[in-house]
Amino acid sequence: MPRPEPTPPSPYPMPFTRVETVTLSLMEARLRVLLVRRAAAPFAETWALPGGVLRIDRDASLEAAARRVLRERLAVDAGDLQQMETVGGAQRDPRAPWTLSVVYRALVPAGSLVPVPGKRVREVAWFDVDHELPSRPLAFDHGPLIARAVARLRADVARLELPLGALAPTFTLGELQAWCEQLLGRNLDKSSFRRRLAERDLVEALPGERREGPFRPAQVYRAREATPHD
Amino acid sequence: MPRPEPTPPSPYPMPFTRVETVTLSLMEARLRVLLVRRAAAPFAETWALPGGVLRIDRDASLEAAARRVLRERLAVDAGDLQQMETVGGAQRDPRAPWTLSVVYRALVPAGSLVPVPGKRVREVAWFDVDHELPSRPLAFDHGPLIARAVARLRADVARLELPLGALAPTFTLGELQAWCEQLLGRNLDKSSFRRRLAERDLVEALPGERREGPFRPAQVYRAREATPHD
DNA sequence: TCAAAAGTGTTGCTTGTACACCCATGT
DNA sequence: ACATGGGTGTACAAGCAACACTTTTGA
Repeated sequence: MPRPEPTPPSPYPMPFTRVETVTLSLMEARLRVLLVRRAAAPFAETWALPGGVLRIDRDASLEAAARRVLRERLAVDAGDLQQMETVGGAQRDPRAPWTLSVVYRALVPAGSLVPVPGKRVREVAWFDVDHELPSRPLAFDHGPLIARAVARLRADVARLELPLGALAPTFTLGELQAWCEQLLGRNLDKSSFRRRLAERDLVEALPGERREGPFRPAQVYRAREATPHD
Repeated sequence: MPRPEPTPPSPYPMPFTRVETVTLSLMEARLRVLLVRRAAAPFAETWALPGGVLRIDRDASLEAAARRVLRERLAVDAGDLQQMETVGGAQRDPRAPWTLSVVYRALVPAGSLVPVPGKRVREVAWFDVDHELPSRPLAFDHGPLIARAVARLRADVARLELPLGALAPTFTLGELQAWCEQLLGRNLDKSSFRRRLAERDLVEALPGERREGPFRPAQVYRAREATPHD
């Protein structure tokens, strides 16, 4: 009796369902977002977020769909992937009568990704979130989506809820602090920063040291996994 | 050339797309969630969140869809409505090969809603989130969805990001404090509470006063709209 | 005059910041 | 030795909680 495709549970048409990724990285001391220039209408030649159609035959979950989009279109494994919001409406995309987009924020380490144009993409580039984006028109409603993802990232870092997956697997505390300072756009106090890290058990020291120049080598740390509370 | 129904923009099947609402209210000093008892399979006779199918012909946006669901199924206007998260997967609902649910949190003032069973619903009732829910099996993956919505509400109130739409339009500070105390499950200090409210310009005094018993009447307040910053 | 709740001031703790100071290392 | 960044201790300020206190009302 059951058919290979189950009976649709409702007679109503379903929305065109997509996943968009706000891919951020800290490059050359600037927070940048990865955008693709569209090859075809609508919004041909306009910069847009990389995204893709949800494939219910291939994606086990929404997060898996976001990972697939990043892998297929950008050949990158997102270190930190977080769902931001979901938007939907009739006017969002002229290709469909109603379009729903689940928006994910992806953070990748600097240099982990060489942007290469793929299908339906003319060009791929990183844009300075603070200095290049505001003056640039973006496709669809992608401008506000980026703004909200950036604001949330900065709020997270200010609270020291650090998306540590976006860093190299090991790092020194100086590197971590510089990373936070560049994101927030202001300097942090070294002593306070380290005490707050210690209180929260966010990082743990590793045996090794690292030498960067003609001065004292730094302790190497890594992100601490789930807090064991032992 | 264009047909009434635009051409589907992709050949891929789209997910069964729904909106679920975690409707919370403070009743008899307890935080309660509104659940419906399902009349039909799957999960017949089991309690579930009220939800409905996204209707792209009638819903202008996802939030509008959530408002429609609340209006149609519960005859209530949500004072405060906030998107929580979106979940999706193949195993979530046996009726469809892949189901996506956008979850909203709705807060309604106590007594603003007389629960009446509707179509496909055998019964409607409020459940104490802390004492009744944990021992009760829920349909689908609705248990964790409620838990996350409740946790976020409590975190919001602890930070004094108050969903003031969930209260009566005017209130005294004593009522507001009692409301927060019942949500958080602990007592707050009156002086600190009022100073924090004042610093944030969350409320403003109205001309009237209110008498509740044989003692000093209280100043009446209302929620302050967008901060004018004048 | 008393009870009950409104409303306010004062003290002290907790948390984060600012700043100063040693430590280790290669040139 | 010294410049440079790693690492640590101490003093100060802001924000919040605990507590005490005064005020206003009807009974």
